[in-house]
Amino acid sequence: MSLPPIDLAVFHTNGFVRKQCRVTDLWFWTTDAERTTCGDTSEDEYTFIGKPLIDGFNQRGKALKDAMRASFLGFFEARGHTIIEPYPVLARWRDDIHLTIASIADFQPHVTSGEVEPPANPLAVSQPCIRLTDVDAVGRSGRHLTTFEMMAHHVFNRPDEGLEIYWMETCVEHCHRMLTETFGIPSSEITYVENPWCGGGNAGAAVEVIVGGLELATLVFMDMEEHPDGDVELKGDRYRTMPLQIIDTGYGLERFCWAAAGTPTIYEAIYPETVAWLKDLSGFQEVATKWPDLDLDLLLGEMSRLNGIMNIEAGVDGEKLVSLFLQRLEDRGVKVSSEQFTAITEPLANIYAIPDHMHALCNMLGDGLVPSNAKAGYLARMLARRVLRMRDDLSLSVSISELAEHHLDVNLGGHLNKQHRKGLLEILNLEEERYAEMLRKGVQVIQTQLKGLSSEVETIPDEDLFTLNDSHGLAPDMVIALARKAGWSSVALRTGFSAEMAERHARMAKAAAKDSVVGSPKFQLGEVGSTKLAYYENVYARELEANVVACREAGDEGPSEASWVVVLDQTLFYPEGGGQEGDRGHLVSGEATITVLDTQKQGPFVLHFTNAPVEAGSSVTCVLDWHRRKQLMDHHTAVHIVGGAARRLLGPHIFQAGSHLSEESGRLDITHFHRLTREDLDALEDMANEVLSTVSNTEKSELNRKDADLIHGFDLYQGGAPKGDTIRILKIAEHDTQACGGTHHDEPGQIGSIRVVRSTAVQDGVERLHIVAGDAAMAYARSQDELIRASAEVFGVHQDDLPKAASRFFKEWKEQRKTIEHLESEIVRLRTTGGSDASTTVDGVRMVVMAIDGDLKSMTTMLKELTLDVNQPTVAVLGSPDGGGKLMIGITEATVAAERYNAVDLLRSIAHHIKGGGGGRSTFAQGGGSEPEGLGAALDAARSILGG
RNA sequence: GGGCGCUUAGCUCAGUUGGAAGAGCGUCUGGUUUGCAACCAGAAGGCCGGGGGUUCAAAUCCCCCAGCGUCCA
Repeated sequence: MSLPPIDLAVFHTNGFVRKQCRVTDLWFWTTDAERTTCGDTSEDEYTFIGKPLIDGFNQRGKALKDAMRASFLGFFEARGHTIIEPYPVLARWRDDIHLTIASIADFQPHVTSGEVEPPANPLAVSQPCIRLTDVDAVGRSGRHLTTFEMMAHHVFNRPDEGLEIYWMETCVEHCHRMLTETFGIPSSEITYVENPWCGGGNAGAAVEVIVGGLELATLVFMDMEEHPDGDVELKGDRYRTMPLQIIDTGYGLERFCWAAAGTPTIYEAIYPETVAWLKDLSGFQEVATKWPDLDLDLLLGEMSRLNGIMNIEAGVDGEKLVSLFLQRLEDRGVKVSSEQFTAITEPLANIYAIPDHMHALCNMLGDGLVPSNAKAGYLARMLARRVLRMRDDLSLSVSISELAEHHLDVNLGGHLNKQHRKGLLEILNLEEERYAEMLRKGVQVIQTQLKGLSSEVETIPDEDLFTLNDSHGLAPDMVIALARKAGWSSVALRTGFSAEMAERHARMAKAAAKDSVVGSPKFQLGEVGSTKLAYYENVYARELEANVVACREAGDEGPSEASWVVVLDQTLFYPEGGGQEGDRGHLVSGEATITVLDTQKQGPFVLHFTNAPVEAGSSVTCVLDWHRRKQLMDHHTAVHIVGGAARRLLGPHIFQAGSHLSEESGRLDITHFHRLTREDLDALEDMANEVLSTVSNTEKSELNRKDADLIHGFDLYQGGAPKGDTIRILKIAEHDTQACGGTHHDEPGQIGSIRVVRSTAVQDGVERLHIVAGDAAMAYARSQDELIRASAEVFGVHQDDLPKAASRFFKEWKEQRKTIEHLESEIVRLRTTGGSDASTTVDGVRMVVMAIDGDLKSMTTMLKELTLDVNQPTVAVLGSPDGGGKLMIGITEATVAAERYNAVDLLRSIAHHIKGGGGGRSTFAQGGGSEPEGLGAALDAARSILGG
């Protein structure tokens, strides 16, 4: 079955009637008896352009957004909603998405699954979001944005527990009253469209709120989850009702602003100063006055109305769209040529897109993101490069950091969440340098790639364009521009190529998604309760009595030496997790001692992988491998301390990108935009060791997730998004606070000392710190000393003289190698010029057949000497027992010798004597074999063929 | 996370079907010039990223690893 009609009292009391749209077939509610479309179709133009539908907002830009947001939040606060602070645009609490794409993303997956309490209920928020899926349409469609604020009111109902705050009726009533009373929108301009929503495994009824042809909001009533036995079917999947019933709304702040401003595009409503500034900088007015006959205002006005009904999405073919636009404009009495249209809309699209992209970029970097060539960092780089390209297309003489400064001051009120202004500008300057570098290399790459192509060609082969784009970052239109400059003056981009490339990328992405389906086998342990994690109570306990709950064969799980798995009612063994390796040790039962080879966590159990079984129900003593545990704790706590130092010394963008703690060393990956120098590492090391001596205690606590977020923010989740409602927190004074389930020292001083050994690059934007602490630091220092001692001994010098000695020896070694080469060539010269007994002359051609001792290199040098002189035509055959036997034949080029003899044929006819083959040019052939004993026979054969 | 490309002299990069490691710039020496970001002659400077394989022979072909770059999730 499908969903029932959404038939609410609020519709009837306000004079709405239910109709079916003749274009989309969707059911909708309207007060307009004449209306036959739902409002959001290809026949519904924007009605608010030049005639604002929302009264009382005369501001523009940031002030307009601020006022609009305050009105929205105020409305819901007055109706019992708690206003919460927006979340970061980087979704650090989630591992499935990089960016916050909707307000509901704040509460996924923990709150929406029912595992974690919402921060307030009901609540209202204005959540900055970033969506990059439509990035190509930004600036062109008049309405698309990569970054926007989703204003929302959320309700989390649990009807099975008697918690029902409100549902459809109240929700729609709130919405309607706000639109009509707070914003003064006439009822006749509003349509409510019934359009069920599904996504991410959930679904529910939904109402789209259309005002003046623009979708201003969506109200989703999410009360179903995907299930094969569900009795509701939506878009091919089956759903059933779930216990948690959520109201998920989304009101587009920028669209409200647009409807209040009535500007030709949304960009003029929210970024007016920037649009004006860029128009000025780019000399846009000059373009406009180029054709005095053209009524620019009329054109732009008609265009923005058309934008409302033309479906401009990513991937739409550019040329087709232009011709369609021209046709529609002509229908409306606006005569414009394709050339004029492009000359006006292209720069305008860039002028509109730049502030949008800068807004997304500032928000992302402001949250501490570091640009990179992978993951979330790549998204920032992509935006930065788009801005730089648009800037170049517009011939603007501003740097991206100047654009950022303008944006920060004008559109963000100077506010960044985490990153400092200086850090933001430095990052962007680096990105601009990288971009310039890419372009510089691009010129070279294009020349190499197109070398075989005639300068007359009109198109570049598709494959070359794909390669240049995918491997070298050169977009097709850039390639064309650069190729024209480089001499291929008549090349142009083939019609439809860009669309084809997008299609090809989509296919590749689809294929990749198909391959990444994985499943891992899991233990079946049945219902045996859970393991109490006694190591949290006292991290220094080394022994503990416990009862054996279960004991099974290990099968394929765990280390290969482990044959059994033991589950205890409580344990001291820390299971592998959070980058920290599992504990090891022994289980003692009476006389018997078995070895714990590894420990892992599975659900509520700790699995002890052992070399022998123990009887279920018996009691055992856990005996920890204490040295290992101490070392793991040293490294783990040290990693937190070094991470905190990095954040304080290098900046707020430092975030943990991964870590690994073993007995021997610790490894910490941090996000940073520069390679680290030894001086940086020394500073980290100094600060880390200072913490050891100045901070007496670490604070460990457990917090409810909701409170943890509230008190500490999202920097807590350095180690990734934790699961569950309860979060363990480790706080090292004011130095570092993180959610971490590892084992840590109570007193930092117990670590002894910390060394940051070196740093390596993991990927662009991620730096790996190698750390040793405690006894491992001592062991490391000793091994370093030993390296130096042993090396000094080899040279026979004092340790202090080691660098000097090494460089001297290396220099001498190179010099001597050179000398040997010279001497060798001297020997060759002597042997070949002395009128050797190995040479005879046949009809004016000198025949040299010689056996020598030497490698390939000296043979070739010798051959070169022999056959260089055109006044002495020579056929030279050299043989050496080197390797499996080598033969080499040279013939003086451009002489009678070369006319009469072929080196390759000659070689082939004698090479079989050493069981080999060979080849080369007709005047120079070389070969080898596997039987050096046959060398004499081969040379004899050569003599007889040559008649020498 | 996936695809693709790159790694050769101090720097920027060529290197064709596997067969003698190259160019330009820079450096050094000598010459020339009132002078040089000029010209002429010459020289030095290379584990062709690392490891394995195929082959008589690998900078070149195949596999693995690393780093860099790039496009897409």
